[in-house]
Parts: sequence; C-alpha cells; structure tokens
Amino acid sequence: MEFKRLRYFLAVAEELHFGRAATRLDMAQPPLSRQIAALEAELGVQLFDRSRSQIRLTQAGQTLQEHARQILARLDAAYRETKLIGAGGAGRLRIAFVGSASHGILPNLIKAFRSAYPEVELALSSMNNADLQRALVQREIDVAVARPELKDEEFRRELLYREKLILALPDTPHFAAQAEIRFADLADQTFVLYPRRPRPSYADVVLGICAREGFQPARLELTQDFQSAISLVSVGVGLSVAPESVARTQRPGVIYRPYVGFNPGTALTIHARLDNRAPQVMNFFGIARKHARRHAQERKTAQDAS
Amino acid sequence: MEFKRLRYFLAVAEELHFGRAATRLDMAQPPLSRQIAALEAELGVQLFDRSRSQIRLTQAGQTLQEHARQILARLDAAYRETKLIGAGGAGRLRIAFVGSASHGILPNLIKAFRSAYPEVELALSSMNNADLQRALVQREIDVAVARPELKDEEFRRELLYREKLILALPDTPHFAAQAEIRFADLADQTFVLYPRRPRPSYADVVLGICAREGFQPARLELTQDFQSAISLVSVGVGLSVAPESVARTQRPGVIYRPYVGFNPGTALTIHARLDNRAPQVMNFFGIARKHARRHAQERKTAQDAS
DNA sequence: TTTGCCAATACCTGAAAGGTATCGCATGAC
DNA sequence: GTCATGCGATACCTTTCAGGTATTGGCAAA
Repeated sequence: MEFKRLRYFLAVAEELHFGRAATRLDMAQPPLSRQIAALEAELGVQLFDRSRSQIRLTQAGQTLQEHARQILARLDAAYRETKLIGAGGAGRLRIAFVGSASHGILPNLIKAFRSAYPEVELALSSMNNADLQRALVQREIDVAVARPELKDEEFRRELLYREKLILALPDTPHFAAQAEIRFADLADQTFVLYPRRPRPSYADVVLGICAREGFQPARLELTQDFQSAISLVSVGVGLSVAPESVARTQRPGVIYRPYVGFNPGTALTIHARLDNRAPQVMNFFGIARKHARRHAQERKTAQDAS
Repeated sequence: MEFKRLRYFLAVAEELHFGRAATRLDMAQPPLSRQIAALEAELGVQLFDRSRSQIRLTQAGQTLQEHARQILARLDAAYRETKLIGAGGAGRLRIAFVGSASHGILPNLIKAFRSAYPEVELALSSMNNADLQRALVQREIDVAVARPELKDEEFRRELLYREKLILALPDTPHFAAQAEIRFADLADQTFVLYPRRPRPSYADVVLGICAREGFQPARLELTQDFQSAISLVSVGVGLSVAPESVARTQRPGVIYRPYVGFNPGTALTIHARLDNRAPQVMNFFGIARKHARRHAQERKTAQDAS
C-alpha cells in the first residue's frame, strides 16, 4: 500500500469518474484505473460499484475514504511539523548558564532568540562551570553559557563578551569612605570566592590576582556559586570579586567598586557539542554571534569617546 | 513519500542501527541507508545524528517517529476495517418488509443473520409492497421482503416460503359456533382488505377468491396495511383474509380459522437490486436460502406424516 | 599502526508505474 | 435496429526506481 494509491483513491471517490479524477491528478486514465484495481485486489475488496455507466462507492469504499482522508491529513501534519523542527522553527533548546551571567547580555540574547523563534521552547537552568561541562558532555543540555570558557576540544564556542573585574564589598563605612581602593590593600580582608569544587576554578583566578598583588588573603570563604557568595558579602562576611556586569543589579548590603591593580578581566562564552548540529543550536549561535559583535562595537565606540 | 519509507524509518529509529534494522526488515543494508537518505532529502531535514559510531534521533526525527507510528497504526486499522466490511463482517444492511411478514420465519431469519454477523448493523423498517419496490429502486433500502413478489427484472429474488390463506374473524358467537366455514358463505360479510393504494394489490387477490367462489363482498373496507386491517377485525368491523403464519400471534378479539374453498396461498419473497452485490446483501440471501430450504423440508415432513 | 565495525557509494538488475493506442460495453439518438 | 458516443478496461511499450552485491571510507579500539 502506498500514499499515492490512497490519493488516487480519494480523487476517484470524490469525482466518481475515472477520467476527471485522472485529469485532476494530472495523469492518464488507464494507469489510474489500474492502480485502483490493484488497491482493490490488495484489499480483496470491492471499493466501487461500477454497474451501469455510473460509479458509486461501496460501504467498504466509504470507510476507506474516511480513513484515507485522516491518514493523508496526518501525513501532511507530520511533513510540516518535521520540516519546521528540522529548520529550527520549533522544538526545544536546553540552555544552562553560570549564575553571574544573568546580569549581562544573556537576558537580551535570550529575548532576541525568543522573538526570532517563538515556537522553540527554552529550558533554562543555572549551574556552575563544572556542571555545565558535565551536562554538555552527557547531552543533558544543548548550550552552556560559562565563565571562563570550558576547556574541551569537543565543544563549539562563541565568546559573548569580555569585561573587567570589580569588587563586591559589604556596605560598611570602612569601604564607603575610600575614594579609590587598591587591590594590594585588601590583604587582611576575608575573600568570599566560588566555586568550592572542583578546583582549579574561578576562585583560583582571584587567588592569582592576590598573588600577583603580593599577598594571600587573610581568610577565605568558599561557596558553591556566585549567588551564594554575594549573599555572604551582603551580610558582611567579607568581600568578593565579580564581573562588572553584575553591578547593574544593585543589592542591599552590597556595593560594587572598581579597584586599582591587576585586572585580567573575565569572559562569558557559550558552548555546544561540536557534534550537536541541531538547527536550534546553530540558530542560537547565530544570534549570539550578532549580539557579541554589536556589543563589542558598542564598547569600542564608548571607549573611543571617553 | 511512501508507507514503506515510514516503516523503514521506524525500524532504524527503534534499532538505532542500520544493519540490525535491515535484518529486521529482511533486506540488505545499502538500500535501507539510501531510503533513509532519500527521506531526509525529501524533507530537507536531518533525521538522525550519525556522529561517531553511534546513531541518535534528532528532534525532527523524534517527532516524525511519533507521527509515523500513528500513521501506520491508522493505516493498519483502515486495512482491517475495510477488509472486514468488504467481506460483509461489518457494516450496515437496510431491510424493509411487509407488515404480515413479522409473524412468520422472518424474525428467525433476522436472528440467524444477527448471530452470524453480529457486527452488521441492521436498519429494519416496515412498508407495503409498492413502497418496497420504490425504496429498492431508489436504493433507500438494500433488501425488500415482499408479499407477493415484486415484478421487476432488475431484482434478485429468493422465495422464503409459501403458505395457505386463512380467515381472520371477529371473536363473535356467530363464527365461533361453526365447525367449518365455507368461503362461499361469506358473501354477506364485510371484508377488510389492504393495501388501499396502489391497485392492483393483495386486496385484489382476495377479491379474486370471492369471484371464484361466486360473489362480490357485500361491503368492503380498505386499509393501508395488514396491521390496520387486523385492528379493524378485532373491533368487529368485518373479517379479513391473511397468511396462516399470522395466526401464531393470538390477538384479543380476533380468531383465525381455515376455510373451505379456493385457496391460492401466498408467498413471501426477499428482493435486492441485481446490481447490489454488497457482501452484506449476498450473505443475507445465503442465510435466507438455507432457511427457505429447511422450512420447506419441515413442511414436507409434517405433510407426509399427517 | 592495524583491525574491525558500520554506514555510504558504485553499479547492476528487475519490478512496477506511467504513457499511448485500442478494445468492449453500455447508453441514447435517429 | 443501427450508429454514435462516452467511459472504463486491456495490451504493449518505456522509463523510473527500489533492491541486491561488491566495495569504499571513516572512526574507534586494540
């Protein structure tokens, strides 16, 4: 049995005339007659009453007509839906990101993707770099937004943007009074860093700055992610070092301040498995690339102006 | 697109291995690979991730798999249902019969058909001979059970059984007292006959008997069908002449009695359009033929014994 | 580097679908 | 009754395409 035969059958069932049906199907009448005869033979059933000069559907023909309509409609739906998903116009995209990414351009990027592909369902979650790597490898997510970039040859990556590091300080008179803070002067402070595991991690980047500035922090508090670290800062446990984009979101008990000293900056990068060429992923990277370029351009313009 | 391709696709989607899928489909691997590739080309969509040595369904592949399952299930249902109806094992059969048929073997015949083909829906109705003929010609019914047989070369027919005529008399002392009733003695009675239109009809058969017995009824009351005629007899309007099978159903106010005199008998015959070779009709005729034979045999045996 | 597995490709063969011409049969006109 | 007409079925040819065998290519494990 083939779809073609069902289509032929439907045409004849609707026209009740082989010649007209053949015309409508853009073919000659003899092969159409033969296909219908073959269909009847295949089913072992009379589908048409050919008595006299007039053709009528038998009961069996009527039920087959009903089924054929539904089958072909369903086939058409399968066709359209599959093509749409295959083109990335629908489906599902699982994105995970580090906590500190939710303050930068990532929200805009996601908004842009949503408006470009409204039918793609986004599954968003937040995790630290190590979990991002594991989840990506195990195909639990499609896209990882990490800081700094994940070291894995099997990943496709696109740099979203670079930014300076700033200090996240508890809102105390001690810090508020200072016009300028030198990193080297922070040796006796408690540093709240993250993630605790696995090491080396972003925490070691900050410890690297300390070393470069000639000290080891007096006290070290390690948390699992950025959000927890900032919480500890807000209740006065100590200070932290964060990407400057997080300063856009003000939080009671926390003040953000630039510092004087070694500032390697930090970069936000999106990743996907190289072998995951799903159109949803490729489209996301496409939009991300445009966003990254525009953002870089804007920073450059702003820098030139200042 | 063809069903075969969907089946191939499903096999590969389930096995996730072209070689095993090909074995399961009882074919070689290369043509299977080609068919899948053709399907992907036709849809313009990647259905499988062939990265590394392992095969995975893409999102598009997953949705197609879902659709394909439903389409093939539906196709299978269409197949089975159409074949069943085509073989007469299901569907619908419209039977109409004259009122006087509901007392003879027709109920048994219908019961027999129902138990042989329980899935065939029976649409039963009652009408007089003239309407039976019209309804059959206009394809409003499939089978007509008529008395006497319908004169039309375009009908297939099968005689169900012949029977004697008897008198249907009002339950009065006058008739109850007589041991034997001679038809010729009924000249001064009111005859309740049917149908009124169109003529000639069964009413004229009875008038023919009267003529043969040498009289015309003193009074004539014409009704549209057998049921109405018997009702009139039951309230004492007059007498009627009926097939003896109706006597099996006793009715208050009516007594059935044989008579002495000319008795041409009457026959119940089933009809269908010659061009209606629907299996439901053919099956009904088949059962009817068996019933007719058995009934004739029983009567003969009973006759020989007496 | 080699071996093995597995899908893809090359090439051939055969079945089947489509086209043209024609037949057979019924219907309706004269 | 005969003839013309309409329409589906059949005969025969051509072309397309699905399937088979042999082989290649690429990746992964030994």
